[in-house]
Formats: sequence, structure tokens, C-alpha cells
Amino acid sequence: MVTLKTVPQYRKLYEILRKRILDGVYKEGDLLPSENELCQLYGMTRPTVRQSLSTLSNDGYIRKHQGKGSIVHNLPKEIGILSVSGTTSAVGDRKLKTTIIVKPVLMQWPEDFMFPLTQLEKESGCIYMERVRFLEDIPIFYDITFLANLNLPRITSRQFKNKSLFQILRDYYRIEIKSGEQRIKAIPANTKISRFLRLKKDQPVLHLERKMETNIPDLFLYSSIFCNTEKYSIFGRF
Amino acid sequence: MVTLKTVPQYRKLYEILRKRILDGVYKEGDLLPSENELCQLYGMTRPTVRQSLSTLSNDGYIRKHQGKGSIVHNLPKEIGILSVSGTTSAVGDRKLKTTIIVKPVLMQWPEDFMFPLTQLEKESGCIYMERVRFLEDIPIFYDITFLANLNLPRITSRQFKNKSLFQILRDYYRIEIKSGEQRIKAIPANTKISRFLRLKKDQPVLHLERKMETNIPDLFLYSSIFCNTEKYSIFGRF
DNA sequence: AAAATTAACATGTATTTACAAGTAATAATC
DNA sequence: GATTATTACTTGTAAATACATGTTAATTTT
Repeated sequence: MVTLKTVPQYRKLYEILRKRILDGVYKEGDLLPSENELCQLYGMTRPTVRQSLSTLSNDGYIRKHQGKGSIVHNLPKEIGILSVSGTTSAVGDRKLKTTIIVKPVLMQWPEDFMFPLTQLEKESGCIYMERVRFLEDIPIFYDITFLANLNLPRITSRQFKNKSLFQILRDYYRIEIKSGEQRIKAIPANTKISRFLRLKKDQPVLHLERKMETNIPDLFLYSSIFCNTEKYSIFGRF
Repeated sequence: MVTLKTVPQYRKLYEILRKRILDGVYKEGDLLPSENELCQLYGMTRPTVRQSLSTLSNDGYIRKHQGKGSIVHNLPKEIGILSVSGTTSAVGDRKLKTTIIVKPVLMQWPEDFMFPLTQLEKESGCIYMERVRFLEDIPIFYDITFLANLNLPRITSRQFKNKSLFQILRDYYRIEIKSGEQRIKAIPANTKISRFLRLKKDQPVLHLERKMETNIPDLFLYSSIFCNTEKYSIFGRF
């Protein structure tokens, strides 16, 4: 059953304010309307308004200062795959062009997988794919993705060309990435990586191993990402 | 004037629960007492308890599930300098031994500094220091730290040997790190870096450029960190 | 004119109350 | 016995209210 969940009020205000910040209506350093003003404007009570502002603050869009107000924070201008802020994926994602190296296939999990797996995951096998993502025609990310095969009909036959994986999961399966953890290393590029990222062998490459939680219990998205950080850095907030 | 700020109730409960999780009283996967039970146990109301749990959730210690309860999340076992969770600095920090390479000195900001500086920062000059941090006698971090010289009396004469910089800032100047942003790259070790981190020249090294905000307006802490990720990865949450 | 006080307004903390919605175990029904 | 409904318990959302505390600007005093 598809239950159309009602969007809570604080989420609505969050989306409104977030959009205005991203659209530049409220610019960096600007003071947002005060909590009481927002209450009046949108017909909510202060706790509700505060929940919106608290979420915006957690996601890095504003900073709150007691006595002063909520100030729009400077936003990351660089590619930010480290943060999954709010409901959307990272900044700059739309500029990324994706090439499929290995189309989604159903296979067994590799032995010595980078993260421990549950019995359920092991039994259901995994969907595997490899992609290279370009920013302005420079290969930046070489992604190897693993996903447990739990209730994902027809996923291996989907067109991944222009849509992002996150988008497909959300649109067709109502799967949202909620949070994640990652390990980061600097490693020398091996032959394979150097070929995909157009680097010399043994050149330093960023290696991210990520495990992402979804809104589906026991469904995790794993990826091993090799980054060319020659020209672009990876940006993150904390 | 030094005003002894009263610790809010929700913060107290946060610290209590956080300690129990870190001490293993509540283990990974365990269910925390329900919100109503916590209300009774600590004589608080539900919104207050919920604020504690919400902060714990934001900091990655628990996951909340509607209808089920709050579940202790798996904790990072590796070194995690990426997150400044709550009031304390990263996990494993206490195991880090620090060696001072350049004692704190007052100097001019370098030209072409890694982050843009305000006029106030430029005028006040910067406090500079270099440190190498060891984990089990292996050099892991080579830290270069920059700090604007704003109301920090006698900082250049403090003993940084065993106390962390964060601790000194908090204890003597009541400065807390609130949040930050960073750029991450993989670079080849130059001669200097390879010497401090005991690596071969041109071996891949993680380079973090960080800007941290404090509770003092206009006071930021900058650091350029080179990491040896041969043995240990850098851990992060998002 | 300069300094100290005050007032207005901002966010922070906390209580009380109510109902909605997800989860899981139990009871009732087929 | 298997399915369905009920029930109790969980967290989620929201309102109304009160007072504390930090910030700023206007006012008053010196």
C-alpha cells in the first residue's frame, strides 16, 4: 500500500526557507525573519518554527545566534559528496556526467567485503555496478556500488545513464538515503583506477568506503569510491 | 566577567546517556529506555528528554525508530577526526600523543592563505604552530594550525605538550568549536611531510584543509592536516 | 560628549497537554 | 492453525505558555 504521507508543517517551512536560501533570496550573511515573525507569516507556533530552523541549522544552511537571530551560512561551492544534506543529494551533482562501466548485475557478495554483512544480506545476494563520473569532462569519481537484493524488482534493467542511482531508488522504490558512515584513505592508483581516472599509475587517489542507511530497515547501500583530487577537492561539513 | 553558565537539563541527560554508550552500559543494538521512562527516571518532561535524544541522534550515537524506540548505533572504532560530536572532540583523541614541532608563535598570516580572511583577522595577525600526533608510536597527523590573535593572552607561552589545543582553548579561554568545513585531497608526500610521517617521498597522503567556527564571533581556527592513512583510515559520519 | 542604564527584541530552556502514527504482542475470529 | 482485529506502547507532531539569557539600540545620567 502506498500511503501518501502528510508532510509535517515544520518540514514545509524547512523546504520553503531552504529553497529561498538556495535561490539566493536570502543571501549569505543575511538575517532570516525572527522566529516570532515566521510564526505570524506561516501561522505556526514557535516550537514548530524552531524545529524547522533547528533542522536548517543541522544541515548547515543557517547559524543561530542567541539574541541576534538566524544567519544564512556560506554554502559549499565545491563538489560536496561528503554530505547528504536534508532531502537532496550533494551540491553540484547535476553537473556530473555519468558513464556506466559495469551495468547493474546480480551476483554474490565478494569475500572479505569492506563492511560486515548481515545474514539476510548475504543470502539475498548483491546488485553490483561500476560507474565513472565526470565533471567538465574530467573523470573525478570511479564508483563501485553494492546493494543488497531486497525487494528491488527490475533494478538490473533500469536505465542508469542520466538519472542518478539515488534518484532511481527514490522514484521507483521509495528508498531514501538517511545517513551513512565512511572511511577515507589516500592510496596510489593501480592500473585499473589510473585508466578510468586518466591518471598516472601510483598517483595519489582518494579512496572512500561508504555504508549508507536507507529508510528501509536492513537495506544498506555500499560504495567504494576512488576520487581524482588533482583539480577538485572533496568538500565536507561537520 | 566569568559567568558560570548553568548546564541545561537536556545537556545533562545527553552527557549521561552518551557516557553510558561509550562505557558499554548500553551496547550496540540495545534499546534505550523509552522517552516516558527517561522522564520518570530523571524528572524531566518529554520535550526535554526528546531534545537530549535528538542531539544524541544527530551526533550519531543512536537511531530513533517510530514505534520501536531509540537504538544504540554502532560506533566508529577507527580514528575519527572528521566529526566534532557534541562537546568533546573525536573518538580516540586521548590515545593520541602529541609532539610539538613549532611552538605557538605570533606571526603574519601567509599570503595566499587557504581560506579567505576578514580584515579583522588580517590586522590582528595569527598564532602559528606545528604538531605531529602519534597513535601507538606511529605518526598519523602532521598538523599546521592557524588562529587569529583575538583576545588570547599568554597563549604562546602555554604548555601544549599533553593537553590538546581544543582543551586549552576551552579551559583557559572558554572557546568551543561549534562546527567547521573542510576540503580533502590526496597528495604525494613532499620531503618535509615524509620526514614527519616517516613515509617515503611521493607516497600518498591525505590532506585536509579545515576551517572551524567557535562560539566567539569572528574567531576561527584553521588547520592544514597531513594524514598517514597507511594503517588507519579516517572515519566520518554524514 | 561619554558612559551607564534601560527597554525592546532575539533565541534558549522548560512545562503541560493533546493527538497522530508506527510497532509488536495479544486476543478474537474464521 | 492461520488470519484478522485489538490493544498497549513506542516515537512524531503540534499548540499554548512562561521565564531565562544574549544583543542591540535608545535613553538617561554623569
